[in-house]
Amino acid sequence: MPDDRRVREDAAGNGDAGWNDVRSTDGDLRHSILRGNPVLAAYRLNFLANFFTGPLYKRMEAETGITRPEFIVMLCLDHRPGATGQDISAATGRPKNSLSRAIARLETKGLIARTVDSSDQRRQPMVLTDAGRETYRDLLPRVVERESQMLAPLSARERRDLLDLLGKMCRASDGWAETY
Amino acid sequence: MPDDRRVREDAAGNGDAGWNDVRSTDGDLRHSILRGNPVLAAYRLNFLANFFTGPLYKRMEAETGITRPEFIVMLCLDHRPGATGQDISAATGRPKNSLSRAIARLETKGLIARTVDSSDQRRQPMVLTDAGRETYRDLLPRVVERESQMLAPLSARERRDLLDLLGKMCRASDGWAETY
DNA sequence: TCTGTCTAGTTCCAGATGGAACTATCCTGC
DNA sequence: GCAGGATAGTTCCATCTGGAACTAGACAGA
Repeated sequence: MPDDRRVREDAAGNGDAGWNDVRSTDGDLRHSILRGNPVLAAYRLNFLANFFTGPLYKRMEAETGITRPEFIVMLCLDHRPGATGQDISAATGRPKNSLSRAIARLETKGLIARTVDSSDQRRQPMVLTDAGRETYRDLLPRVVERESQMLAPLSARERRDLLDLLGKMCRASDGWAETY
Repeated sequence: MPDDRRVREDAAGNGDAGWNDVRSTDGDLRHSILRGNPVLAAYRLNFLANFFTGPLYKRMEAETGITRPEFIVMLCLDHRPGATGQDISAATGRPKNSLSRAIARLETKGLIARTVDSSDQRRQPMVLTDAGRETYRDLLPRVVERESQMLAPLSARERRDLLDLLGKMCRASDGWAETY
């Protein structure tokens, strides 16, 4: 039973009650790796992000023509009208040239409006147009809906805890995100 | 103060003590969005995954020539010697053609050995070679190290809680990951 | 006010990506 | 044992990606 060689839940101080009785799905590599690998937190985090994000954006693009970087730009602009490409790049870690293309497409579609900052003509503050705001409002429910699918197994209390823990890690990200 | 329009921590039932006094970084879009957007859990999850994974694999590839999909294959094979491309694709959600290429590269590099399943000649069970195991053992510490940077702000107790919560969500992923 | 340096945004290009078509093998029912 | 359908893996190709070079504007110091 080669799988179990490396299960180190105990070594990681990880109780994780409930995993072990899923042993019936022993042939299932997915759950087996989720249960026992050397970087459990990182693996699970990436697993959730991938399985959440991948299908969501794939479907969004197929149905609405809005791509992932485009949606990210819209999210940022809804949150902070007048943000520049540079702001969004720094906030999200996406390279500025990818964003530049997404921004150009959004402008072509009439979903955002770009201006030139009169006090610094290099900067191009953007806002959502009315059409852009409407599109965003159409898109958002599907993302919210999917997030709640992902959170479904957690109680209200557990969701609060999760947000708290993730928040704590994000807040500290300045220390390790850039300087690696 | 356009930022604060959508801060709905309370609506989300999210206490998140400590965020609000970071208001000094008001100009910082990154933290501002992390604090208040309509899909807090999903956003934070993706934020961590991206900022964790991106730089890690970028550096790994630059320094060792091992790419992200290649590392994923090695992780799977270390966990379960004899896994096939199909197994890995199903477990990780990566498309099988990307994996096919990664597998071919790993074989060229002499890091894995492929056989043909005699009872089903379509299947190609793989194992890490000695060189592959050694490379994997060299690579792993850097990933573990980076994971602990990410987890640094959490106490031992909080890490256990986080693993538990993520585990719960992953375990339920069959319900929403594929069928979207 | 010129010069060197910095920054915002764009363009270029080599390489990666993933959907779809393809090949080879396996399995099921007739 | 053969036809139809499924499955593992590969190949093709249009598209995406992100590093690096580039353009244009800002700014500091001599």
